[in-house]
Amino acid sequence: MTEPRWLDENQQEAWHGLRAVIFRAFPEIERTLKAHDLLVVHYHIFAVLSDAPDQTLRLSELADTANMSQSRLTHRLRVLVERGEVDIREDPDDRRAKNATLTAAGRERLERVAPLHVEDVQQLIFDPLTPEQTEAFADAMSTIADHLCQHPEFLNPQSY
Amino acid sequence: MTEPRWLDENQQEAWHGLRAVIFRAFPEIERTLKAHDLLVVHYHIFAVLSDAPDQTLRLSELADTANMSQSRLTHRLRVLVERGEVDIREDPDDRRAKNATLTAAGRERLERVAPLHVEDVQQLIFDPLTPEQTEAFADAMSTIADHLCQHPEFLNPQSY
DNA sequence: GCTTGTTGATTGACGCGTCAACTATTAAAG
DNA sequence: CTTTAATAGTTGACGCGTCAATCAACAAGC
Repeated sequence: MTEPRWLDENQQEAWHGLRAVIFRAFPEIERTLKAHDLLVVHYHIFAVLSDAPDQTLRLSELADTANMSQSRLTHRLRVLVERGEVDIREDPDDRRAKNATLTAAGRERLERVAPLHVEDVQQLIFDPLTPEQTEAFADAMSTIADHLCQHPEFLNPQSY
Repeated sequence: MTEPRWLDENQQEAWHGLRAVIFRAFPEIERTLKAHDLLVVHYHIFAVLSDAPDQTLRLSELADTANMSQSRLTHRLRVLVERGEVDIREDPDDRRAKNATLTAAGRERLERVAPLHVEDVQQLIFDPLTPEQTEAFADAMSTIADHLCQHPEFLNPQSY
């Protein structure tokens, strides 16, 4: 067995910071949304649907775009459908598939919480950064994200 | 009410990428550890203790350093203590406090899984980045992390 | 030396996410 | 055609994390 690829100093610093963001900032963001009866997952569902043509997306694409597993999507979607904030219809072309649509009520809720949510993100993530740092940060993150999305099997480990 | 501070293009890119990392890379990292009967939380407990003088830390400091709430620490520590990988002793100076120590068995387990863990981190996070990107990434992340750690109440929302 | 408040840690209930198993539909192989 | 595999989505059990409530020990105010 070959020598492990230990993290160098920069990598350690980055990894350490990333863990702080994940374990400190993210839960804080969740709390704000929970106070308005939403999970982050719900918010992402809203946000993705709201950007989709006709506010509609096939469930599997929705799950992928919102970075969650299909079963997680099914579970979380239940509440939103019950509340009438998302509509689900079977696809006429492929009878295995279903399409989710953001309803007017869903859009209203999104617009109501979005300002609070972005304010959290600004305060917790971006406020301490200079514009140059933000740009470099965006560059690195999107590079990593692109790389991750080339391995969609991560989201549904069932398949590998 | 004033206009929300919407995310600009760079911020959106960064935030989008960050979500991908949190929802794709992190669960994948957890899977590797779970295959060895550890949660990421457990691993962090090990890692932090292993860097502490005498491999020992007061529980509240351990929780803070490892970015978790005290109750979460208590819950996760149970298994490690049962397995004899962490030792807990009452502090003689302050009888409210307790100290956690990494045992030989705990250190062994850490050394066994550490190579697998860092390989995951390298593949999922750092492999696609150039050294310059990594440096900028580290800079941004540590700035954010420093800022977050100035608000320790985030970890224990009980207190505010 | 009481009272009040704060700090350190634990507990149990509850809700969420993961995983494996499952049904149904479509596509590919032979 | 029939068989087999792959795709789309759902379900329920189980384990983890959050939160509020709790207890014990120390600190401060008077």
